[in-house]
Amino acid sequence: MTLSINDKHKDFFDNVFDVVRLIPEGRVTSYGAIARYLGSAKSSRMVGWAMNASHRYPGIPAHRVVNRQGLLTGKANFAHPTEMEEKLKQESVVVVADQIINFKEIFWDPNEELKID
DNA sequence: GTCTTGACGTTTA
DNA sequence: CTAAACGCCAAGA
Repeated sequence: MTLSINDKHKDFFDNVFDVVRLIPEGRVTSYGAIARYLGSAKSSRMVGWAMNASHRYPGIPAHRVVNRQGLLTGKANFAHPTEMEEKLKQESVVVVADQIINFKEIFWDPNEELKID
């Protein structure tokens, strides 16, 4: 097998990608929320690392994932530093100085929206 | 093999 | 209020 990125990880990373893909337009979530939903509440760092790898995959709105403060901490990791902010603005997300103003309003928590009942 | 760094978050001082 | 340490785990040097 000459696979490079697709066979190394496929548990945590793949789960992260799956959740991120489910984030509705105009909504955002946090690394910690995703980590918690996956059962690893303290592995929020890995979510961020997974997002870094997510650039190799299509259809993953990494711009909808921010930190707990609603701050666009990962904008520098995008192809263009302004890409994250611009994409959010296109979805009616109010961003000022890399900070989502209405973060609390548009926050999408997988633990609430995707809860298993 | 070890050590450092990191798209984070919580706790403690 | 701010600052620092810890936990967690993967990747790069």
